[in-house]
Amino acid sequence: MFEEYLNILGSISPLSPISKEALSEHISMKKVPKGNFVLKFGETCRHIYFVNRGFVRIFYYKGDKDITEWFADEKQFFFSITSYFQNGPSRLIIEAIEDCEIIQLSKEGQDLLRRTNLEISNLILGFYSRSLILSQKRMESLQFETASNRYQNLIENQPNILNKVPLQHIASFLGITQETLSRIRANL
Amino acid sequence: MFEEYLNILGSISPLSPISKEALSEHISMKKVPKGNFVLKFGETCRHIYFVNRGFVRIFYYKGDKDITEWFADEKQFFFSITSYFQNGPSRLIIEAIEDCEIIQLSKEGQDLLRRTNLEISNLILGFYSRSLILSQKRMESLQFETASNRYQNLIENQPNILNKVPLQHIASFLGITQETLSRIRANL
DNA sequence: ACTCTTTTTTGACAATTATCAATTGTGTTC
DNA sequence: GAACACAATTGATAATTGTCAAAAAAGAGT
Repeated sequence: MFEEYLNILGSISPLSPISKEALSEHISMKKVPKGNFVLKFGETCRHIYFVNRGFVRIFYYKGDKDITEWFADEKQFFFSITSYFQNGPSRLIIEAIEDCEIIQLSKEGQDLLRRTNLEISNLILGFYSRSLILSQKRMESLQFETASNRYQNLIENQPNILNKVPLQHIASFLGITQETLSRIRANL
Repeated sequence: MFEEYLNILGSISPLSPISKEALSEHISMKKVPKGNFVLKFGETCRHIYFVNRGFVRIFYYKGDKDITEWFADEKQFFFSITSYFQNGPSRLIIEAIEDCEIIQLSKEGQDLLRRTNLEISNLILGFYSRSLILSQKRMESLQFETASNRYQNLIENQPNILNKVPLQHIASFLGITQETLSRIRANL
């Protein structure tokens, strides 16, 4: 059922069939239609999510403005870091931009397994390492680069994103207003 | 020798005497006099560091400007995330602001131990979780809050920092110029 | 206390980006 | 294809912050 997914986990850190079996108990799939939420405002994030099919946007409200924090494309992992680790309500909202199939690995399951299973402990370790690097890179990009450079990097790395989300979401992801983005695009 | 340090590690995730013993093999201490570097530009970060005594500043050069990324006070951990995980040269520089005693846990040692020792795997897991939360909080603070708020939070949380580092380092840490910080301080 | 160096503040100006309002463009539905 | 809603652009202006230069303040060393 989750073979491909388990293989991707195994590519992060090696997993025996037994470990995969154990993990399976704590994996589930949910379909989220376009426009609906994978995680609502105020819910606690109790899973690490994976986009098996579709595309999601992670955002928060700052006053009445909606600020995009991240996009997750097919075959990518995502979660609300603060809510997940602190077991508190999430101010991040995760929205399905397209019809999605989300595979989720429960935190409860992880915590149970990692205490007794070395492979799984190392898997989660690998997963957190990757998240740390991503988090760091995003911060560096926000501090180092100009909005214009960030925009160009984005469309280089994810050219299809322009067809998936309106420019205002891209603007807030880049940390600028949509008007500024519009002017950047006009002067490229 | 490293009892206090090992106890702090144990408070992140429980460690048996055997695990502590195993870790000891890979722990060392170095004294770094004020003004010297814990990690130089271009060196690879092969340890997780801990300030046993003293105070360090982590910064990078952006053109000819020196931008502070983080301060680590006594009993805090720190490392150069990107260099550490990617085994590449660090563009972050770690400077001893005061005479320092740094306790360092080698990455090599960790990688060796975590493959066979569940407690140590879980220790590193706990350590990375904490780093992820810190990294996330820093990003949120840079995006959510005004420079003025960030300044006020900083002096609330670390009032002694004003006596330790010049305002220009605090300014770059807050993401503003020293002139702007000066004006913020004038209008408080 | 004086000199020298570094840090901090202040002022004038420039550059960047945000804000507000209006217009144009795009796509969807009946 | 007309009407509507939503998205994107453009223009004018305001606000914020950066830059450069100079002055004032603070520290270190003799």
